[in-house]
Amino acid sequence: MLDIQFIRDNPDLVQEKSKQKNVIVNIVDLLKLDEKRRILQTNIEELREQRNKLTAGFTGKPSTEDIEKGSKLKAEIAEIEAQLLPIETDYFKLLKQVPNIPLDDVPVGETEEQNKVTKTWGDKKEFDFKPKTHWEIGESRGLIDKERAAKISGARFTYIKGGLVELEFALIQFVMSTLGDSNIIEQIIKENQLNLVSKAFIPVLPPMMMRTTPYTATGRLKAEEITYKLADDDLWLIASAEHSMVSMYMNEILERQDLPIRYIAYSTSFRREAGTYGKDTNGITRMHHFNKLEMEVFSDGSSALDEHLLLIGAQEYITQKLAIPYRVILKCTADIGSPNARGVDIDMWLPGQEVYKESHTADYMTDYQSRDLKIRTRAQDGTIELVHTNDATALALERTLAAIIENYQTKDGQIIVPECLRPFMGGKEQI
RNA sequence: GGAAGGGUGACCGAGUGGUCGAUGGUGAUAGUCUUGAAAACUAUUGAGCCCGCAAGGGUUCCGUGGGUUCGAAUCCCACCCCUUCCGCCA
Repeated sequence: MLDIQFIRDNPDLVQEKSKQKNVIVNIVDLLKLDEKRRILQTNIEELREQRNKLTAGFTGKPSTEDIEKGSKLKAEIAEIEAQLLPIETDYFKLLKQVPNIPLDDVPVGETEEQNKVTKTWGDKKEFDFKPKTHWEIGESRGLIDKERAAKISGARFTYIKGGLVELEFALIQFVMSTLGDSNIIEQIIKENQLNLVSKAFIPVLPPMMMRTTPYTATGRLKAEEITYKLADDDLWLIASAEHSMVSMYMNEILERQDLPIRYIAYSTSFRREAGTYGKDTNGITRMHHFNKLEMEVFSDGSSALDEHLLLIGAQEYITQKLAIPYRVILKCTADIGSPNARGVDIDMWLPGQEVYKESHTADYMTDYQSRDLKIRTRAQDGTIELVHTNDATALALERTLAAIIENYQTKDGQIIVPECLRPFMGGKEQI
């Protein structure tokens, strides 16, 4: 959530920026509730002070007169507390709806149409035959079986088989070894002219279910459209490793010398995909669960924007090693998430479909998530500050498989293994 | 899932109704002493919120949420987590 003090000081700005993000929230109402809340809170605290002073002197059973005084105070406190409760409920509900403020370079826009392509990389391969889609190749060669998956699980599920599985495991190892190498991190930092330490990413296998309280605090729980809930437990299936990664340090104070903390997490992501009927029904680019390598960084505010750019640099490095053409997109105010201050997508080129398809996202949240999660850091002078959080896709594995199939296909339906993956596949050159 | 024990500050650990936000120790920081270091000694050392320009004052927090009471770390209820044993299991 946003800092209430900041909202009090900049109500018009916050109202305007919320509108730019297509978020309907009434800042005037919020500030009225805030004022009511503070008046009642002050009242309660004054009464409590009286009560504390009254009981502080007692060593045994107090006089009847004092007990009466205490009873009266107790009743008064209870009455005001009862008034405060619904106001606080409404207040927090509204406050949590207020989105993060986008950075100045985020384009203002109402739909994804206003996203800006900032870079295009790679030469699209010229095929001397008509390139096929990944599902034509995958289904004809028995590497993808959605029909049987539909019988068992319904739409948007698949069996992935054979060489594609080898390819997926090779991708995992390739990414882990790349991001785990501080020399490569240093190279990416230099190429992007960033002012950062060249610390390697630590691999993590995070929990894939989490409770309502931490999930809500991430600002990412969207029960209707995205998140699956377990019926008999207070548990949700994570829609991204980001969600159980960013909440990892909830309620903690991190030592400044330990920052930045960089993680590369592998997990399955589960998504209901409600409201996407008819979209991406072919192939394996929109399944109810998919596997993903996700970067998560905790840093101080001064270096957080550079960390965001590092994560994008890492995405590009990996995609370039795979030699898949892509474009980089700076998302507009309406298309970045509510907790985001900035968001960048990378779209990989799919020659079988002749489209760029979203494969990566990089999200910079400033201190918006950490305020709710209470993730702080102690500066050298002892003052406590909120950390800044960054997350970004390292690789969405099934979408990358689709891109490899379509970009590396041969006329007879074979798939050439990208060179950077061969060391992880026993030198195999095609599948 | 069943039985028993337990969750207190960065860490260890006292505290079973009344100045307890919490004894003591460790660690950390500063100082004294020392050529320097160690040791010893002294002091400081949790977080959130509210009021205030500030100085400062107040309030809340002892796993979480309720309750009893004039007063709760301490009593009651529910839940969560940890440990051990049994059961089940990869």
